[in-house]
Amino acid sequence: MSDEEPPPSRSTYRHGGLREALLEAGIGMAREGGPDAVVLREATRRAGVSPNAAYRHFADREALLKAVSDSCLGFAADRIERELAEHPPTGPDGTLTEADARAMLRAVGLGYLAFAREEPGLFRTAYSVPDDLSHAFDAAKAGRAGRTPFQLVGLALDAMVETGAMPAARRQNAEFLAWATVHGLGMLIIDGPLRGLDDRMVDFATSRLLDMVDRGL
Amino acid sequence: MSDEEPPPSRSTYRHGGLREALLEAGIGMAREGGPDAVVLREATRRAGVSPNAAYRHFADREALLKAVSDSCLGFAADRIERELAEHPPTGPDGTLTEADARAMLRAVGLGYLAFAREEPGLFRTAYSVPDDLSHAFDAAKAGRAGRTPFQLVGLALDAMVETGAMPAARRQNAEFLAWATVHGLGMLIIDGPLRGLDDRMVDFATSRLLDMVDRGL
DNA sequence: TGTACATCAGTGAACGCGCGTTCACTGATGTAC
DNA sequence: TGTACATCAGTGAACGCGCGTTCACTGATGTAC
Repeated sequence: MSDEEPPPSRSTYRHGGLREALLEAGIGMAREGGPDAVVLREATRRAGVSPNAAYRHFADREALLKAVSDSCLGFAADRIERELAEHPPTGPDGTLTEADARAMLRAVGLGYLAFAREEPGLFRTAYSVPDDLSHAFDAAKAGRAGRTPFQLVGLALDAMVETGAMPAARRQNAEFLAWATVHGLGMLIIDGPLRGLDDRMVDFATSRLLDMVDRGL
Repeated sequence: MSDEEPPPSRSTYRHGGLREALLEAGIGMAREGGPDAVVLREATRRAGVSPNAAYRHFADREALLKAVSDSCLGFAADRIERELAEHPPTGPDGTLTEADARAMLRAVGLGYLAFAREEPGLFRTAYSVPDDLSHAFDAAKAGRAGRTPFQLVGLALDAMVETGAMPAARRQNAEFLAWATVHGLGMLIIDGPLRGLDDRMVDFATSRLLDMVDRGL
């Protein structure tokens, strides 16, 4: 409720960064309550602006939600990158070993699931707006490093093939399999029947799930 | 829109089966538009009854949605049972072979994903009400054969262990892994970035995913 | 078998709510001359 | 450098909407005597 501050008392008539402020507010609401909590009027309230001002920057509520949703994918990418950064290549001259590739794929899964657990509202919002693969590489969905979650899975899988950790014949569309697996666990944990599980159990299930992917991919 | 019939013109003052009629109406709305489409007033309209009559049978809108959601899990169970029925035991005296066990597990996954594809609205509704494992066996969530989806995965996994298709050491909580995997693909296909995929591609991804589970579990 | 009565599933009208969105407007800003 | 003016980001007020829910009620049904 600390967001319920009095209107930020702009000194200027023009807000200056209203689009960003509304997006920021939308992200805050998504964080607190998922996609349904993203309310256009509330966003303008938080930005200290009249309700209709939003329409200068977003066509309608759906457009705001879409922008928030894309941002959420970017945050997921950031979380994955953080996990990846802990596993730099260990081969000679900074090349990748087979173990590195496996560690990368595992890091992608761990990062994705960490994001789901740490930011369930944002995670749910990321997938609340129907979308398709043709936008899987949109810059709006990328993290600070400029890569989308989908790209990151792909990179890890490429490394698996390059280092011989995975037969090349299985590479095609393997993103779907790896992605579906961790996505499913994420959903079951934050919203579904696996909600009640304590952290230890979730860690255990995560580890076992990533073992399964490693073995089965 | 064929549901928009004129009020069914009850002959009796008492409806007789209003609870069932409201549930049925709720399921219809869920089928058409997922959980958000389950609207209490609309349910009473479809049942040909005044809006507040619903409160004789459900505490509030949430209670209706919960009942609908449970029914959806029952439908999922039915779809899985249908798939399972096509793979009866082939061993001597109706015993299970290792191949049977693998076929069972595969059938569970296929049935689950078939349900997601055939009834996306019901599938989404099944997981729209936060729940936890302690209710995974509730009779309300069971199909006509009296078994819930969670129980069916468990049975298949038990068969895997009994026939030696899977090491017993990996049995514990293996439901989570198998479930998460197909659940994730289901979500990505109906709502997520895999929406655009044509049927052939989805079949292919499904098959590859089940291979992965079979190999990796 | 007939009657009195309690039960409780349904009615009809109304409510407050917050939402998304539209309207006609205002006035600060940056640009052209 | 000064002035006129177009632009367009913001204002203020209002709308219709359908929702969930509550109120005091009615009247068919089943049961006790």
